Amino acid sequence: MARKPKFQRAKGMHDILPEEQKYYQRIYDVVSNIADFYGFGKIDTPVVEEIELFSKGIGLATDIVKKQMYSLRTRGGDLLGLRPEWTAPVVRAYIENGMQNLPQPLKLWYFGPCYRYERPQSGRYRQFWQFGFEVFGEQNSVIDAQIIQIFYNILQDLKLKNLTIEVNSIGDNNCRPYYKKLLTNYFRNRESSLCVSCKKRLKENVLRILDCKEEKCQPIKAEAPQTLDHLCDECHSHFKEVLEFLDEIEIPYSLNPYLVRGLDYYTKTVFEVFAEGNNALAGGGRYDKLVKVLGGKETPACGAAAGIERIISLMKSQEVKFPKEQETQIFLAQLGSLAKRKSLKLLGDFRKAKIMVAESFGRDSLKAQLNRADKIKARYTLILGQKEALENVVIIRDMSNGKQEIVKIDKVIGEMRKKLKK
RNA sequence: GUGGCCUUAGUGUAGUGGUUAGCACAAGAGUUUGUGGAACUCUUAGCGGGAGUUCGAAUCUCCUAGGUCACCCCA
Repeated sequence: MARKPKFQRAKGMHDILPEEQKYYQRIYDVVSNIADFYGFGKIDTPVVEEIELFSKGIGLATDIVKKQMYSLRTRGGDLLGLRPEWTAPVVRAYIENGMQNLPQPLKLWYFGPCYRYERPQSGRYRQFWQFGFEVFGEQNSVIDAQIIQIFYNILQDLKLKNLTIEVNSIGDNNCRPYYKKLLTNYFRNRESSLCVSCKKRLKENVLRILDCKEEKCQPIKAEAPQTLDHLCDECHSHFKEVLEFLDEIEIPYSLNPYLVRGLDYYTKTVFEVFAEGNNALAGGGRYDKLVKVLGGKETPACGAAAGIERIISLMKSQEVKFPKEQETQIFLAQLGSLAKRKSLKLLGDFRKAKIMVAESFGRDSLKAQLNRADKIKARYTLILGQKEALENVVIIRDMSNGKQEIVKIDKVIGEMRKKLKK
């Protein structure tokens, strides 16, 4: 019957089909390995949080909060939002679970979906997966470098090529207000030459003018005071140390004085990782004020997140190879009802012996079953027909040359184990 | 939020006012009865949805929903 799909996926959402799962799994494996090595503990938080957590944490003026958040009111009247990113929820969990009282620095990592209501385009979905790392309670610059190193290592382990890392420092509460004032003055004097959106930015978030791509803004940007020239002593030496660490661990980076990032909570170090294309694969930085802003005690912190779909699309375009899961090498074919019963048992025995065996019990013709065995590229097919079932034997067919031998049914597991070792 | 392009079986496509809507791959069944990879046969399966123009719409118009790309923003 022809049936049109009544439902389709919601805009910007995608199914992750079996073919696609291996990419998520691969990334998960690499990320969790590195997390273990560096002593990060995994955390999951609910996909919904009080909406205020995000407006406070990410910043009221940001696009993410202003227009990209999925929000809902519960029957009880609570105003909740689907997480658009992980940092604020992780900070909330850090505070709420009293993790300040654990040995610091406290290191957490995560892997899961986020939601933003945006027009979908290349590398952008409304539900997208992120993994990330956050370190709490350590203000030393070595952490900033280590976070960058971790992301670089992960992407390298995934065999991605042409990675570039851009870093910058946007100062802290000591020097940023002054710098912002300086910048505002500078741009205000040249307001008439700025593009439309930059005129808006001038009022709302001056820093963002710096990463405007509009051509007419470029010459003005080029002359603008740079954040690096106006850092306070502390921020300056912190950033210098970060760069020294990066040199030491031989991470290729470039300074991007225009890198400011769209979330309000960053202080000092910010960085983004790129490969091909304009979309950042990962981004992050230090956020020394956020824990306090969200109600905890003053706690320095640093972290970053990466977009999993973007990584996957790069893995595909760079044709990255990765270890495949073990393919099933044995197929079990059966013929007749007695044989089918014995096959079911035999299959279970193979499972207990931890040997992968495929079957197609729904098919009754031997031909169709062998066809199936061929499709999955089985090395051996075990044939259990009516005659064999009565005699308690099994035919082992070598699929590469068609040679067959007969073994006792209770010897077949041992026999196959031997054969697979060859 | 703005703009461009796109939408025909599961997938990839042909078809520009009248066709039984064609092809390829995939899937399923079979080609004399218990043996795969080839070939052949058959089967399943489609004009995203709605309205309009017209004697007649996959084809023209509008709306809508998705996809895609760019801006914006971000992972």
